[in-house]
Amino acid sequence: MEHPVLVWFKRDLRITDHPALAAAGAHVLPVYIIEPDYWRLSDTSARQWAFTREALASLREELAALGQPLLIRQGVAVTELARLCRRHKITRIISHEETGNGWTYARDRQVAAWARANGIDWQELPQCAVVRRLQSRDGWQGARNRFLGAGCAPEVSALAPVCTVTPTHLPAPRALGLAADPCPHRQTGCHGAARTTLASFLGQQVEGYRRGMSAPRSAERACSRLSPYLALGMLSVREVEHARQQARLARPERAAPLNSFAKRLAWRDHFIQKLEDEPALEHRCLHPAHEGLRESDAARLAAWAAGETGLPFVDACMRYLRATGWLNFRMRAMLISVASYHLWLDWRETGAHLARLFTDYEPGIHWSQCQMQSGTTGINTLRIYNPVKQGHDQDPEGRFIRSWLPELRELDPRYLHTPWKAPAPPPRYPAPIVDIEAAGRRAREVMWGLRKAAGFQEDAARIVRKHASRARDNDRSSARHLRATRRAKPDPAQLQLDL
DNA sequence: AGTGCAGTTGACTTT
DNA sequence: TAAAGTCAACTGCAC
Repeated sequence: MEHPVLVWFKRDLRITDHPALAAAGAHVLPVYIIEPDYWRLSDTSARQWAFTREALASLREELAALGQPLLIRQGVAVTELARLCRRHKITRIISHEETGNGWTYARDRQVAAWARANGIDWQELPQCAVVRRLQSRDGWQGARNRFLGAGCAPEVSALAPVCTVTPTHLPAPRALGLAADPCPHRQTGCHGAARTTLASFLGQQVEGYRRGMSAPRSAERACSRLSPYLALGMLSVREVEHARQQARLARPERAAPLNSFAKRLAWRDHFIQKLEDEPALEHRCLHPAHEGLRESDAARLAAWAAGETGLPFVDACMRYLRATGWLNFRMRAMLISVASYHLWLDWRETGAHLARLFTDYEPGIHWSQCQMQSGTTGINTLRIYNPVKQGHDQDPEGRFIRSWLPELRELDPRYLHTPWKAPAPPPRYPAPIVDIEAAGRRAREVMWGLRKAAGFQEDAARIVRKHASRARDNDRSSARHLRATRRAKPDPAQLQLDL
């Protein structure tokens, strides 16, 4: 019998539009390795594993239906791969190109070294538009369009049985040493749910997309809610994009919100590309002048992380996130902004906390966003959110606050956003741990002062060349950086979005 | 009906 | 995907 090809599943837990599976032929040994060391990292959590576990059970069924169930192993990737290759006389492994955190990057290099030394052909295929070893951001958008336009990977309709698999019980979070992490409203990690979520979003739901995405209450239903499925590769960006194009053809009157969604899908790849190009993004400030700026403050960090800052809208968002594993984009930005500017905390600490709370943790997007919303990229204009103003704008009647902060339910509605101003402040709710106005002013002074320091703009210009989108000009501040380096007014069409 | 003025609104700039 | 500041135009109102 022909030697099987090992398809190593990582964050591509699906059978549709799966380049590795499509390239492997009929004799496939599909493998997933549960790596306990990964689940001990500071950016992973029980809720992520619980979601992944559901996805694995679901993938196992889908592969079984094709003829060869998923083989699930637990241990160190290189050890388990070596063992499987020996046992099944495998000389070829295919997987997707993963842009993960520093740990998975190091693990992949270890696997690559082992494969080279042992005559194993390990091939990694892209599953999204992120380009490995990208030379320049120029032309990136065109490359993305070509990737999406190429069509989905051919459907795999049957696999030859390679070995029998006794469906083993997938470890509970505790068995992997994960701390208890209750998340009662977490999304479900099965492929049925992924497909239902996609179909319902691209239907009538999308009509409320732009109107409803900003406020946390409406966002829950207005946003696509595809993020956890995309993060684990239960859906590919390409199949989502194709489904979107179909939806647009079928209902041209929905073109506007569907196009708006397409932009956000593109941002996904754009941000992940940043981490692919600069893995240090996870650990170091993109602009070096911000290193060592923020301070460690255990009490502030704990209050922020628990949703007990005394700022109602901030606390409501944090508690909602803890309970659901998800929060809309704008409110994520506000949580980071308050942590980084008003509380003056380091994005690495707050970012790890948020990463653990997100069921949809996607390292490239997450760390890019943490740095952007903390002002440490040096190339984006500062966005210092005022949490009280955001509360008034996004939750004018305080319904979101009230539903997530039971301590404030009895409070006079006029004071829901500023309980410290109430004649009788609520007894079980903390006083604000910072003076928003004074802290915001201080943060603005420090951050803008830094930008005027010698050498800052030169570093910023270098970062723009490496990382900035060439999509279109939308940001005067980064336009200024470009102008400064080119000494000429640039063609507006060639400038970049500040993403 | 015209004038002066405080307060508001919106566009644009600065941080 | 920000917010505050600035300035000019505009509005409502008293006289």
